[in-house]
Amino acid sequence: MKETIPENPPLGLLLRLVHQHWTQAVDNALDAAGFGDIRPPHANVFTFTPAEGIQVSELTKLAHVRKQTMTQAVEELEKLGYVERRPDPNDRRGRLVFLTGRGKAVRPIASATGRKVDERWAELTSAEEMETLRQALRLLFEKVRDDVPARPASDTDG
Amino acid sequence: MKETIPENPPLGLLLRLVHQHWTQAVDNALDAAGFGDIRPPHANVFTFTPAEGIQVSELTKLAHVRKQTMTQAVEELEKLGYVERRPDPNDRRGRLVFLTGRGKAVRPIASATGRKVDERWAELTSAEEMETLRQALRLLFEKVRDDVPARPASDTDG
DNA sequence: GTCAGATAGTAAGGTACCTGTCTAATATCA
DNA sequence: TGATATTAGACAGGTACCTTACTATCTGAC
Repeated sequence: MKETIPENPPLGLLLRLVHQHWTQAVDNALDAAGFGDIRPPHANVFTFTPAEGIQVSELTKLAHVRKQTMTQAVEELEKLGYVERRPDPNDRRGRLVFLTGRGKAVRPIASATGRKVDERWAELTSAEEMETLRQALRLLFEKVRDDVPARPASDTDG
Repeated sequence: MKETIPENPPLGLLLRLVHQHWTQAVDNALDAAGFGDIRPPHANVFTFTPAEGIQVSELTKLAHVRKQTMTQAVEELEKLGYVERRPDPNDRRGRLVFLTGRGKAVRPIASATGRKVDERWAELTSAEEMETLRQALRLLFEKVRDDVPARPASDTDG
């Protein structure tokens, strides 16, 4: 069945459907590149981990996910041999995440999948159309994030 | 911490953040209306259930979620006393979902929360801006949904 | 009339997020 | 310097989606 959508769909439905497609497209791109063991949440780690290492807490801020989500992504990549964690010499509470040799080899592909999906979608519509969408989403997010707190801040969390 | 986003964020990040805000805003609106026991996925049931009853399969097509997701929403609303299920007289495989008296009383509020969030967001930006976004998402979805199947169709599922 | 294939619903299980609470280590400042 | 607040990370648990696999029933082609 073709996923027909009503004439004037609730915004939430559109956001959900497009976001689902995006996630799936990234997953497909990773598979196509031969990295079936890397899933979308892992891509953030490749994108944001610098050579000097980085704490999980920092990664959560860059990727805008919660600590447990990022911790899990890092743990999985550690098991797969793409990253390793070592104590932070400057902060005994923390551990630094580093890419392994294998991780460094994968990084250009893994961190580029998001961009590739963007490019493919620009082919299907147009670069202008994608830019319009991106700007509309950015503007909306800037405006609404300060409205009656959308997600009440946790006490203990970022 | 203010959720600052990079200058040129991946589209997936924007989609996720805005969608999360939307869901949370609907949840807040339901709470504010005094229906803390109704959560966003339930709203679809109120929106799409007609007086003559409807099968869960039909609801899944209207709301664009999978059978189990909708089944769960209906089961929860049944426990809460908002809907009831009766055998479909025309199809012994199926059961029809009906709103109870209580469900009918709630419907106008529950099914309107999505629209209310849309309106609030239009106040925060502008009606034109929201329409631009909606059209951009619609256009994109129409174009990409036929590209290399985003979610390979299941054998057994709609 | 029978039988292949579609469809309604159920069940079991997975993913990517989220929350709250807790411990250890660090930073602050009266 | 000692009380207090903050931060890093671990752990337990929840939500809203998803998939695959199964049974019962219906439908349409022969």
